[in-house]
Amino acid sequence: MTRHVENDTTAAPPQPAPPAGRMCADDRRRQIAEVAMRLFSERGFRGTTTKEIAQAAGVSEAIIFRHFATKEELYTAIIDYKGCGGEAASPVAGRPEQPPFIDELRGLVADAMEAADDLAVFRTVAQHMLEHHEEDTEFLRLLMYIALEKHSLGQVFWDKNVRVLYEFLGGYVRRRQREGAFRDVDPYAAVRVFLGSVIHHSLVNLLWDRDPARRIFRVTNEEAARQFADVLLRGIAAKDAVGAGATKRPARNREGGADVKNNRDKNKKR
Amino acid sequence: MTRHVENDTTAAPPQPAPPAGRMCADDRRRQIAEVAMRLFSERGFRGTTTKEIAQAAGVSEAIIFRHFATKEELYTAIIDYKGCGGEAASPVAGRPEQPPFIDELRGLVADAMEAADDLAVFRTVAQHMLEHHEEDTEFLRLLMYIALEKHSLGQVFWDKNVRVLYEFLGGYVRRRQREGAFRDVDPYAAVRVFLGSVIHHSLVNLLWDRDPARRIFRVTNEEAARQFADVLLRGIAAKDAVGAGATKRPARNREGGADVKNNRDKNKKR
DNA sequence: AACATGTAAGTAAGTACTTACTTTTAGAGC
DNA sequence: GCTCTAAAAGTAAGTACTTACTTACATGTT
Repeated sequence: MTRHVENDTTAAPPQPAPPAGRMCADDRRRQIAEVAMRLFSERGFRGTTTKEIAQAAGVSEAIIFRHFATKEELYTAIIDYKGCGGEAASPVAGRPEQPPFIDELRGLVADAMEAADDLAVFRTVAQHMLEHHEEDTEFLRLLMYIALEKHSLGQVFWDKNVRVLYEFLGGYVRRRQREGAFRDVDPYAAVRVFLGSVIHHSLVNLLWDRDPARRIFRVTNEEAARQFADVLLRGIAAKDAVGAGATKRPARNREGGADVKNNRDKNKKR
Repeated sequence: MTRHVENDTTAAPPQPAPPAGRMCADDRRRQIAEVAMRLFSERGFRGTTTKEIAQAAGVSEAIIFRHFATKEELYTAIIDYKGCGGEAASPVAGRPEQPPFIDELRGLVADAMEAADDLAVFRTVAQHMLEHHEEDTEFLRLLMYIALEKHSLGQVFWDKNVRVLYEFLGGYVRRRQREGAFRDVDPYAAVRVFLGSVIHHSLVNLLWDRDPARRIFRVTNEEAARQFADVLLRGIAAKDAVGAGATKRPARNREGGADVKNNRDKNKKR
């Protein structure tokens, strides 16, 4: 297997074709998928031509069709790889699919949940999501195209990721209601308010209020996460539990806080 | 009129062409714009062909280009007409542009704002927005395409509609903070939580959780509006003002309530 | 007759995808 | 080391079809 130094292919749309040498099939397949992902996320499925993809990848059009039978298959492989995995249709060969985002989250907030540190739970989730969106803006854009174009894997993504996140957080809210910490609101209403804030925030910053200098609500991810969690928790807190923090262990919120920190560091690495 | 059997190409979506007779230019222009809007919102700018538009409008392709110089001009005219108005470029001839959504809202909540009936203010805004989104799903979809495709009028829409809505609600929050009714949070954080809930709710129902039977958070617009407003208001209420309703006039919420009612009736008509 | 509304049949430049062919490279046998 | 070779990686130049947009001409109403 000839492992090849990947030439830096991240620039303006049509790109002057880098001096790509020969690659082994797996590398080339992955490179095409990455380049295509960038273009698809920028201009949508229909707006991206196979010729453009070939140019951007520095190869001829024919080799795209050597690696992917159709443009649609290339598209689907990318989506599939990025967490809509339908198990079948191995995406970027060999690669065992990304670690599911939801599992990362579960791990991050497990301690805080056990400790019933509500603020840490929601802050951590919010911040982790915001950072994930910022790290992978391409995929966020792609997701919107997928939804608009009604690609069949859109439904899979929803069910495998967002729906389970709703159930995960909704379950926590329900538990805390049983424990008397939260008042009696529809748990999914609470989750919608929370995820609505977070996702809307990312989407606005990505799609509408793009210029950071002109932004109407200009905050760091950390600050935004704190505010969203704070408003939500006060909004659903039981009357007797006034503070926004945990009712049971107001001082010991180190676990949740540490998780947020870890997450921050992890952010730097990419 | 020689009706011709069009060779079967595109199949289902483009519609079997209605028996449109002769029209005066203005009517035709408007009809084309409406049909095109439907198709653009469904498949995006690049995904919609002028041939499809012509078929769906029941005319030949050439007359589209008699009324609109280019496909892009047709697209822009539609967007412009739907509230991104840049004054110039008369959209659908003669027609004086839709009444700005934000002004409708201002009128609807004016009384409730004066009465400082917070719940009525936010409930009315939420419900009116949710209903507007439901009535005009085509435009919501189109907006997402506009944002993704980075159409220049997207910025105009943001500034003329969403931005002013943020400022409008943010201003109200600030005022209520001064009055001691709301605690000291960033007003735009509060608005983001609120509009995030509302817009995310519409977007989810439109794009992701489309099947009403499977929906994860299944409520009427009225109920959703109530819940979002409720969580937000408790979330930002000052400590001493415990209840979610107005601090000053807890009983007299008739004004805001009446507005919500009127709005509801309007919903039924579609 | 005049003029606006309409059309059938183009055109040139794409579009996804193929074909027929050349180059590179791993690795066996010497 | 060296050649030889089979398979894989690559390409140039197509194919059949679609695209936005045009042209030359027809029809209906005043």
